[in-house]
Amino acid sequence: MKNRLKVERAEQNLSQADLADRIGVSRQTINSIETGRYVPSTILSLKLAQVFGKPVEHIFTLEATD
Amino acid sequence: MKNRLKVERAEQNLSQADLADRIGVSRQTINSIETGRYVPSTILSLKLAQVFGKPVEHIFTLEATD
DNA sequence: TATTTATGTAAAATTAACTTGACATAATGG
DNA sequence: CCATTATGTCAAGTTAATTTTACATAAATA
Repeated sequence: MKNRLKVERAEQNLSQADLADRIGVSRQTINSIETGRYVPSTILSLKLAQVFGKPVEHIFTLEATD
Repeated sequence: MKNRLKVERAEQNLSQADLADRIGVSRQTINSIETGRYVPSTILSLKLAQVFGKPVEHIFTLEATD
């Protein structure tokens, strides 16, 4: 699964820590999702989508291998 | 988090087992998501959304307590 | 230069997702 | 009736998500 978190954060000028605070997870969780170390829960991706005002599908996309 | 899986399945006339086969998880996994026993991964919700041809947000919605 | 901010990562611990196998029940079709 | 299908759930096991603590490094800034 690919993600656009880094780009979306840049557009909103949010640090990983800022974003983590907004959705109530640790900074490392955001970093790990962003760098593809693990897949967030649907609750998390809905919250992230909400923060950026965009659909989940815009931020996370399945790849061929999924 | 609420979900509309039961309704979406009914519209497509899919059993829990059918749906499970389509996205490559066990029947119990679908049942557990549907009955709210656990929250699916984002990969799973993207696949479910894909099967029903609707956005993730249409199928899963955050509640006040999330 | 010293310090603060942002990021990446790692290890240990806990919780949650998911699987397999199994059993129960209700509804339906032969 | 009997068999099948659909659903709900449970228990045990494995894997993955998430937290906390911690350390390293690069960039920005006082």
